Amino acid sequence: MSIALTDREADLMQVLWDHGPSLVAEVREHLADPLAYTTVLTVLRILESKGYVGHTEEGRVHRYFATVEKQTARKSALRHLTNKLFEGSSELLMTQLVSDHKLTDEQVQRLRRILVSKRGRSKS
Amino acid sequence: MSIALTDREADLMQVLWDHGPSLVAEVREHLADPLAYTTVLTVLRILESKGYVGHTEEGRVHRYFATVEKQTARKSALRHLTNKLFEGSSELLMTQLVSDHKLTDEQVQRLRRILVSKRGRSKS
DNA sequence: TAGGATCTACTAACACTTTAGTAGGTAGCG
DNA sequence: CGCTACCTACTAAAGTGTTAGTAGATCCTA
Repeated sequence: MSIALTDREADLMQVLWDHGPSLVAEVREHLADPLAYTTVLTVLRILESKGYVGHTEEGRVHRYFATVEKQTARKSALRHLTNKLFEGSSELLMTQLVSDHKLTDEQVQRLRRILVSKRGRSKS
Repeated sequence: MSIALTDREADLMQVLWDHGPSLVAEVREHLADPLAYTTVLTVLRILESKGYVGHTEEGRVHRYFATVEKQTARKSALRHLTNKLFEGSSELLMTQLVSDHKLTDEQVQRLRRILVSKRGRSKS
C-alpha cells in the first residue's frame, strides 16, 4: 500500500503513533507548532478521508487513531524518495547516508551487526 | 543550504544532472512523462526563480543548467525525511532501510565495506 | 518573401495544502 | 435556567504545485 503524507499530516500522524488514540485537543497539545484547534481537526478529517486515520465516538467527542502503521508510512516515504532522487536504488541512498553522516563508532557497529545478520538471506 | 524540490522539479533536475546543460526541448525529451513544451519551460523557470538552475543564452534559445549539486539535493531531501518521519535519526532511517530491503549478499558486503572504512572516523 | 516551426514570456486554471473562522450543538457550572 | 466552555461540521482564503494555452518574436525553407 502506498501512503503519501504531507509535512503537516506527518506531524499529526507522529502524535497518533506515539501517543495512541487521541482527542483533537490531545493531538494539538503534542504538536510542536502552535495550531488552532480547528486546524488540527481539519487535518485529522483530511487524514481520515485519505484512510490514514479513523475515529471512535465517545459521547460527543471523537477519538482519532492511526489506521496505518508507522513502519508502512516510513517505507512508502523511503520508496518515494528513492524513486525521485536516488534512481530507484536503495543502496545508493544508503551509501549516501552512510557517507554523509558523522556516525559514532557505536552506530557504525550497530549497523554492521544488522548487515551481518542479513548475510545469506538475500531473498528475504 | 536547504533545497526543497517538488516531485516534478526533481524529475527535471535529474535530467539536468544526468545530461548536463540542456535546452528546453532536450530536457523534455529526457523526461519519462510526456509534458507539454511550455510545461517544461514553466518548471525550469520556477526552478530558476528558486535558485536551483540558471541559464545561458545561445542565440534565441536558453540553455539551462543545475546550479545545485545532486549530492546537495539528496542530502537535503534525506534530512527533511529524517526529520519528518524518523524522529530526526538517520540511524533509525538506515536501520529501517536495511531491515526492509531484500539485499543481495553483494550489496550487503558493499555496505559493510563502507561502514568498515568509517570506523574510527567518528567525528568526520 | 511568405508560411510554418520554434522559441520565450505571460497568463490561467485546477487541485492540493495549510490555516483558521463561523455556526450550531451540548455539557456543565453557578 | 442561563452562560460559558468546548465540541464537530462547514466554509473559506491564501499559498503552492502542476499543467498548458496564447501571444509575439525569430528562424528557416520553399
